[in-house]
Amino acid sequence: MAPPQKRKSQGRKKIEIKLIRDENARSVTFSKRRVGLFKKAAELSVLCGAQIGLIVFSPSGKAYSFGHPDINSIMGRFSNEIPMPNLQDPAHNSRARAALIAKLKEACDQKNKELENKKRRGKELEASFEGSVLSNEKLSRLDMNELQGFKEKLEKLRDDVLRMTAAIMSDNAGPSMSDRAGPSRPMGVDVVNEQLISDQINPTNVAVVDEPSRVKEINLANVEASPIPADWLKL
Amino acid sequence: MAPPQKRKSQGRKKIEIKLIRDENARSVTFSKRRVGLFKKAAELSVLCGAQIGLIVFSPSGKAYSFGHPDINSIMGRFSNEIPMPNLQDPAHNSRARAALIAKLKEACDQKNKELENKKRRGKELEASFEGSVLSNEKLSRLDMNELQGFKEKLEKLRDDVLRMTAAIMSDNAGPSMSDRAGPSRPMGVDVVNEQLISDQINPTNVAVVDEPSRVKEINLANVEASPIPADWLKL
DNA sequence: GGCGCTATTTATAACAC
DNA sequence: TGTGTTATAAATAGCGC
Repeated sequence: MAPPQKRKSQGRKKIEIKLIRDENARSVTFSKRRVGLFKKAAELSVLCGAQIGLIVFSPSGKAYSFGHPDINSIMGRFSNEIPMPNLQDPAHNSRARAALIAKLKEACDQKNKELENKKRRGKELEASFEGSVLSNEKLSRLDMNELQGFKEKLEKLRDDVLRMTAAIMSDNAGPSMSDRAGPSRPMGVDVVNEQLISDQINPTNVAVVDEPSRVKEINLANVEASPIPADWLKL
Repeated sequence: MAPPQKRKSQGRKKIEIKLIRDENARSVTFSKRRVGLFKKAAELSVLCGAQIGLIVFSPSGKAYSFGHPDINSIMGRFSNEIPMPNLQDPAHNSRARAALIAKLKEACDQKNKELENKKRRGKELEASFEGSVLSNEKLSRLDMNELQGFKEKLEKLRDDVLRMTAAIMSDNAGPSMSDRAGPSRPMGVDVVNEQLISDQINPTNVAVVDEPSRVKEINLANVEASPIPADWLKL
């Protein structure tokens, strides 16, 4: 028997989720976990076709971001989430509306591009379908997937529109989407959801807007009743 | 020897990172991985004191977010380059806006219904496709047409929204032909974008806001045709 | 849509380059 | 900070309730 060779490492050990004191170890962990986090985000977006925006600032100030389809559109979409009613700020109403509308157009434009691409691809598919004999089960199924995704894209567009519409409506009802000035805290709105994580965290109740606006069937009632705290959008 | 008891599950299996076809499995995976992702994000922010912003839109349109210290500051810090079109802050014509919105809502509602039907039919098609051997050329082509029409419907929706948006825009940007008054002109605003939806409208030169932010062709011809209860929006 | 269970697959803490 | 290795902690796919 060969002598038990020395372990090169003790392997992974359990750690507490709290700020890592050792600065060096901290940056190492940051690097590794950052990669892992982005990977997870990417996987989720692919597996479920979800739109994701992720921004990470390293302790040293460097910024990393991930976005699907792209970070900006995600952020734009996020900012467009329905502002909850019960916020007063008539002064910003118009400007807010303008901002909202600008974003709406932006979103539409982008969706339009995506649609254009899909359309093209769809035609190509159709064409190749016309001109070839490879219309066997396999290919057909493939087309179905393409189209399914396409359909989902479109449904997303619809949802976006509904969302935006709702936003305009609630804007109409009172609130405003203030300008995107700084990370300042707006006015004395209820800070119900002032979710902070500070230095120790309880993953269970952390900054997780869990049941955000869901405007289906363009039911305006839902918009009003949406559980979003709204202050997180700095109105 | 006891007989090998039945495994309650085969345990985890490796999966490819690609859109999960089965809608049900997809949403299950989404839920699980979403939680995992947020947890990882929270851990990273705590372990390394990093600022993190994470936004996830579920395939069904729900939004979830996580932020440390808070999503707003992260976004604010990150999006200092996203310019906002600067529009004036005029008095707005709420009545006109209400009309537009009502119209918009109406359109969305209808489109929504149509889409719902399409969706249902799409599923039926998919189902029969899965379960039968008739996945032949004909059927595939049918799907294509279905979706093509579907897409056009949506593009129309989009255009409608653009139109409406433009209307609101001009309302916003200028002389909000105050309510039912007369051809009054609040201030010396550019009359180019003059437009109104209230009592009478001139479809030809209306709501053409084509500079501030490339709004395609606008035709408000049918915008004002809506009666709207005017109070369902509590203006 | 969430919760629990189990068998595996992944992610990684600790170390070394 | 990026890489690579090892042993172990976590996450999670497939299923059931």
